[in-house]
Amino acid sequence: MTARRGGGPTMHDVGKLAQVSAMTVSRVLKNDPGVSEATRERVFAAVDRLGYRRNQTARSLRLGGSGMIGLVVTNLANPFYSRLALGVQEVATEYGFRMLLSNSAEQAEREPDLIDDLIDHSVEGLIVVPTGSRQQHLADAMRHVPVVLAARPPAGLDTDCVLVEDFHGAREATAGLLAEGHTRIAFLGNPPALYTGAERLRGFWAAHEEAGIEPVHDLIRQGLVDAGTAERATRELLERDAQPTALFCTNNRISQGAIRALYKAETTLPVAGFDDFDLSDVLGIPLTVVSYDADEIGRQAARLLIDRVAQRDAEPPASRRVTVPTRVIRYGA
Amino acid sequence: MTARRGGGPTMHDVGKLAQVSAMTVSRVLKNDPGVSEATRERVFAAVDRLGYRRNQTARSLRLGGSGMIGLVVTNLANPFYSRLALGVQEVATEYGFRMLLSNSAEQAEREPDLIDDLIDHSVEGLIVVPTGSRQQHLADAMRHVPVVLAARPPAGLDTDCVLVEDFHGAREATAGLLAEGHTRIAFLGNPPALYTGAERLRGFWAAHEEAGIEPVHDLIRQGLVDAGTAERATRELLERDAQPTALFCTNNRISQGAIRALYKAETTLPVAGFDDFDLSDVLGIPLTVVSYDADEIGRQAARLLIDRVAQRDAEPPASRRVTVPTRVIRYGA
DNA sequence: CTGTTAGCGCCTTCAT
DNA sequence: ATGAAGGCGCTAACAG
Repeated sequence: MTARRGGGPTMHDVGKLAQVSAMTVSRVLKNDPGVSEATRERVFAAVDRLGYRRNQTARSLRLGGSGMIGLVVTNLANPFYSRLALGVQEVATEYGFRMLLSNSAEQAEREPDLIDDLIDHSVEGLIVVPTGSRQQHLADAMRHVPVVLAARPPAGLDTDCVLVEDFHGAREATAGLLAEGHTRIAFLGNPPALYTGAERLRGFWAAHEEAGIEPVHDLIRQGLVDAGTAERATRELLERDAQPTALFCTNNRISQGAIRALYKAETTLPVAGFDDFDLSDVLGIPLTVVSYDADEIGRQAARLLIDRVAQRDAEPPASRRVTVPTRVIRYGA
Repeated sequence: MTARRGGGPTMHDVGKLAQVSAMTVSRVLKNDPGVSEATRERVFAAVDRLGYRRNQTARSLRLGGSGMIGLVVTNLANPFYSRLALGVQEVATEYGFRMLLSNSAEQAEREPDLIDDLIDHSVEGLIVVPTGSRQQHLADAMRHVPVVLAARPPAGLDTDCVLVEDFHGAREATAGLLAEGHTRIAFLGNPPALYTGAERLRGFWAAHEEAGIEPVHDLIRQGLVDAGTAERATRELLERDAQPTALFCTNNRISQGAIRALYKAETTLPVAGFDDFDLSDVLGIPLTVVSYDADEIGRQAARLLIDRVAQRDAEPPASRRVTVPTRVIRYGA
């Protein structure tokens, strides 16, 4: 009962049963070569018989590392983040780390607390998708453990990050709409203070310049934060005299809001948007998505982080920036 | 640099600066009443100045509990599980616990290892969505820590679980189709060995009986595991001479596969399915979903678990079963 | 090849 | 109101 609470067997117990010292048990469990085959077997037998398991908490204390890395995301319910988490966990497991997950629930002000909390639990490194534009708390965190950023670059911080080809993807998708002859494309964007928001707008803009077409300023909406705000913004655009002939959305939730507005208005307009999503292929509307492998962002971030954790005692490497490629996919009519 | 690695300040350091013993620092940080206001302030000042943070690993070792609970799910990429995780985390945070997340990536055989791993890391309790039908490893786990099951009931285990109204939801949705006059409804189900698969079939069946209509055996498909298998099964049904006139799907991925098959076949058939999903409201097909609050499953499971953790030293409570209600929603034509 | 010593950082117990 | 001693379970460093 309540085994791990003072109950469970210790190395000492195992040693007693196997007639060796706790130290030898430790060596056996660590695969230390300097142990005779005979004792080795006796120890394993004792371990089995007692159902002994090494206490990782004690190990962490002794060794100074917990074998855990922390991941901080804003919203696990968004498939982008859950896939990212899967990627992180895949690589973490591969290298013998566990993942401690924290969700800031879109509240930027909670992020510093969550990070402190993870550090208190002796995570050996952190992967963070920064919520706001201030990153002072990340600088603080870096005094304790390595930090790698995902999806957004460091601002005044010297560390690694993994980014998506935001600019390139937005430019390519926009160029597709322009090539079809659209000259009045609405831009439905997340807050411009976010790196992704700014970059994707830049790509939208660049595609226009390259096509020699002036973007229509009146059709640019920024600061959309979820499907609801995107739906309202879209509806508002559709009610104007000078309507757009196509829409560009900067993320999956915005695309979904826009599509919902079109559906309710019983209108069809070509839509292009960042992030692929479930059923994008069966909507039956002209839809272009900028797709990329969110798992891969997590995997790469975990690799960069674990590398830094492993090099902990060496000179920290120069900060690296990895980019995950995007691919434009066209669905529908 | 690398603070928490032998670097960071300890209680001793704080004590030295505040001119008290480490013990007094411990008392202050614990809000122990027996400390004078003067020293209290000096200690806090020292804490601030050094940026001291209590080492949770050492605490865990000393206190015998890690303040963490483990959650084991099969597939974080499925919104059902990510929402469940959010619910767990919400309640865990509320009670001062952290959540350690493990993903078995649909590989039932990995589940025991993941669970052992979590127990080795001194989680104080576990929430598990059991993958397979064997639960022996859960019985083993229960010898160490309390375990609460989510979405599936215990099989030969004496513990709490949180379930969805599987039977009721399936019956109600099926009854809706029958009321519309359908007599040839296909059943597209996940493996019958899973509790949800069996219950939802039972509901499907019960609705038929109540309507005095014989289910068409030829139209029952079970063992579908993802959108791909569901799509193939649906296509196969559509190619038969005796086609169904409506479809019932037992989960979100199966619904999506079925919808994809219908789309590609350029056919429309009324679809009813368990689990709501993004954009279900804009597909423009007659769609009924059995919706429920997946977050709530996580919240309830976390409450049951934390209750057991808190009562650890008392007689364990009789096993409880909580049910989360379903709601049938109709979309589309 | 194996054992002893010491201590990671904290907190419970007992003393002052 | 505060401190000293001891130990949670484990392992690095040093014997032998």
